[in-house]
Amino acid sequence: MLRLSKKTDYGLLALQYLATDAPAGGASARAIAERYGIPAELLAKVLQHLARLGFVAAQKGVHGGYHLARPARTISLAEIVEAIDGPLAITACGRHEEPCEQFGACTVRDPLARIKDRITSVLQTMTLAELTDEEQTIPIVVRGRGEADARLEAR
Amino acid sequence: MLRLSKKTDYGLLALQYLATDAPAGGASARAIAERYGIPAELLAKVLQHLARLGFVAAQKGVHGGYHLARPARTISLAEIVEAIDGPLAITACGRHEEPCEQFGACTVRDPLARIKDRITSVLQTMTLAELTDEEQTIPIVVRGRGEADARLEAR
DNA sequence: TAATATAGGACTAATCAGGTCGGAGTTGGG
DNA sequence: CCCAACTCCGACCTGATTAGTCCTATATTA
Repeated sequence: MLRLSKKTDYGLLALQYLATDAPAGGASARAIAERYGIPAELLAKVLQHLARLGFVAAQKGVHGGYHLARPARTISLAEIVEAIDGPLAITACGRHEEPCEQFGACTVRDPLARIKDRITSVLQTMTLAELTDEEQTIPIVVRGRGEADARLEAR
Repeated sequence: MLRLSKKTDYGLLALQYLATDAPAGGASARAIAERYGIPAELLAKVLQHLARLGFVAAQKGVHGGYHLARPARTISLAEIVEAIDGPLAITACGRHEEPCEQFGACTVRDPLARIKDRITSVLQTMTLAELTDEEQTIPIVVRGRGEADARLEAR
């Protein structure tokens, strides 16, 4: 269904919280989890993973917790999604490796790759900082051919 | 991982084939499956589903098979994906139903909904007919703010 | 030293995609 | 007219992926 995993959802929530609402010293995984009503131990894992990859910095001990290790406006959603869910791909057959077995006859590979690129660029263009902004005035302009356009404009 | 299911892959292949390469009278599920080296019975199921939804028409019997029931240029990829994979949603919490339980505190819902809309519009803009076209000159123009843009342009 | 925090592995449970099986309808040859 | 081949049809099963839990180790502070 073209869905992000829940881990990614949780990761986005936590990062967005750390980027805006969190107290200066950061926040513990447990505190964030309680704030949003999500499983603490699962969020902890996600944050550990994000810490290993350099998105957040961890502080052990009694008043420890996590805080952002990079400015929110330098972190794209694509990075976050890839960090948690792995490299984002629309189709099962990854671009180069796994030559898709008998799919030498595959006639939709290239068009789908283009679709993937466009979706990727949507995610690359939005940063963690923008995730909170109310005023989202970014229009999407896509020029296509065929009758589907008319349907799109009619909405 | 933001992935389409294999069913959708198979469905796209089959529809694209029916739209362009198939003989006039249509083609059987088995024939298409052999053409692309995919499980015949699985593709059959996908085609059955597409038949119920009016994308293709089925003809039983000895020289039966499927043929497109609508012009290829009136079928958007979004329609196909939704038909097979279900309503496309980025997050687990569907827009209106399932108020996300304790996610009244969810601060990323609206931004993610916008992301979803953009991805949806990418899929809505491309039709089955365009899936085959070689000359794909559709540029994507997205204006954003913040430093992520610079990174994007640098590619 | 006791309490609290992250680190990280192993384990279980649930969900879903992928694949399979038998049945029902349609056509065409004998 | 009837049988056999071919096709669609719909329910079932299974295995992989995901979500979530548990336990232990390590570090830090009061």
